[in-house]
Amino acid sequence: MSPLDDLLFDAAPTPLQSPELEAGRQSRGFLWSTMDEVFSLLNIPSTASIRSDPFLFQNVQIKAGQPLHTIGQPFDTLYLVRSGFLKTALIDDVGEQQVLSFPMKGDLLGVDAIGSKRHQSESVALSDCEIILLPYKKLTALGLLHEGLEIAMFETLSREIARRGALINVLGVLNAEVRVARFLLSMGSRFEQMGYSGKRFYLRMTRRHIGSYLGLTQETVSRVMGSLAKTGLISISGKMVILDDIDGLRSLRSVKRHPNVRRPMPVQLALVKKV
Amino acid sequence: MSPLDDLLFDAAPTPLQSPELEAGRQSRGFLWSTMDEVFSLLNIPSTASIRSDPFLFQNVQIKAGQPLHTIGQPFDTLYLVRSGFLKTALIDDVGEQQVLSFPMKGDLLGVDAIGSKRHQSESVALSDCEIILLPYKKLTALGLLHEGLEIAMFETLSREIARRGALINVLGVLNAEVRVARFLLSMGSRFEQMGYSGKRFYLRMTRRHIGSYLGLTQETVSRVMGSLAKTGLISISGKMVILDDIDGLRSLRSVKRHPNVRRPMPVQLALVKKV
DNA sequence: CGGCACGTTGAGAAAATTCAACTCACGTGG
DNA sequence: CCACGTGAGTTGAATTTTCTCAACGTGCCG
Repeated sequence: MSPLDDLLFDAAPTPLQSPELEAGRQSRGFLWSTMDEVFSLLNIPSTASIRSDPFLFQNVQIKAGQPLHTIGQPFDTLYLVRSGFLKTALIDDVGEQQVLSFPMKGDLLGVDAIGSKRHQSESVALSDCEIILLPYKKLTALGLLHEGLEIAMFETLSREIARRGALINVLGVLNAEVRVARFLLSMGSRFEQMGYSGKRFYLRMTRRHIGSYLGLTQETVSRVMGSLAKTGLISISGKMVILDDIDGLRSLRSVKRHPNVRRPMPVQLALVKKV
Repeated sequence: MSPLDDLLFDAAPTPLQSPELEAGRQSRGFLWSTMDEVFSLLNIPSTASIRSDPFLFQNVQIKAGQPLHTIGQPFDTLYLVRSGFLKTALIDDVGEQQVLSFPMKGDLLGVDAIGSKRHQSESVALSDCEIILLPYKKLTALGLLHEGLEIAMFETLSREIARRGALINVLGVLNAEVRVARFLLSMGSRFEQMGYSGKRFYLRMTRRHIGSYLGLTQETVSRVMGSLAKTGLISISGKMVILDDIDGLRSLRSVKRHPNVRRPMPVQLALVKKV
């Protein structure tokens, strides 16, 4: 991990404004996050009552390569990324890995364990990370107090469902070239959303991780990235990627398969307005 | 759709016990469901206050082939399957379909729209269905009143996330034979959980639907099912399937690919017990 | 310096798709 | 009542895509 990368991508989050918060963050030798900071990371509109809430969430710091949780581990807390990059993956009985996501700042981890009370996946840091611990019991209790939090949790889980649906679609219908192109585009827009360049960025994950995420081998990922570079759509140098022709990447399509099926008409359901 | 299928799979749900509920279900020419019935379908332990809650959720009935909602449609209600079979799917710009799930009794539909307020997928009935409408606003309001409902919603969404993760894994690492075998096994256990036979069941969906769900063509699905039948693991006659050797199906594995990677040790995070 | 993970590239093999043909069941309309 | 069209399912043959296996270069870290 070069100093450049750290400069570009692992810079500490914006310093907190008020001195008492900063003090709060470091009490007892640990870092802490206020409700307000958590709400801000989760993109929930804050309120006065939130900003004045004295409750603090504990942070942990993990080094690159360290797991945050493993498969089968009992679940009792969710994790919110404050800084850094991770991967989440399923591991099957023969040790084969299926990467499910590459979480970064603001992403919530461990959500697939709420239903079963055991983690269904593992999360591993790809760089040094700061993680906010959100005890699940505490969160549901808070959800009953703050409608905003309850709704934001529903929305976060729903978006994760939609994201996985989109990934299923990628794995189900796209060929290798389009999978890689879509992956690079999505990484670009995520970096852009975090305030970095969406055209030129540093991939934290290996080709093998990308391949696992996209249902391809590392060799195929390497070959496709090479061919995208040869056609001028991107430039690559190891993990550094430049998207030279974003529209070109977007316009890539798998070769047409079967003829379209006729879609049935949508039907207006009989709705009763008032109960 | 033969009379046999209807007998086996589309039988009306258990009649409600109390006459006033039955009366309530049919008021104003529509069918209605009590809070208690909704809780029961969602597998939430009921309470006295739930059982006495007079609130009723409207039902709709849709015929086989009819869509319940389409992609892009504004979201304001979730759907709970009371009876029948459906498919949910993404449709891309060239009309290609990606089946995401085959919901049946007790399954919640439309959850991928909560985050974006627009439906990300479409749901289409594969048989005549009874669907309970759950207005989202109403649900979040109720969630603030009943902790059980809030938690059950989180758990339902979480399980859907985990289910999609498992499907991503199937699409990412398994070959066609294992995909089909896993699919049949999962259909079997779902039928079993609903009280039907888990060994002998009728598939409502076409080979093309299965192929779309598994990221395969209908021809490949057909060939694999044929070969599973030839090796004696299953028997098929059109959409009727008998799982003759469940352990045999379970033991199928994709051919090994790359050597295992060494896993890092899980690390005990430094936790502060008391805030 | 050596070991090792990462990345790339080539050649051959395997898996799944594509295209095509054919059957079957079903419903519609003449 | 039958002809017809349509969607579903199956099967075969050729093609394409991706994987597998292998070799090799690079950079990093102990």
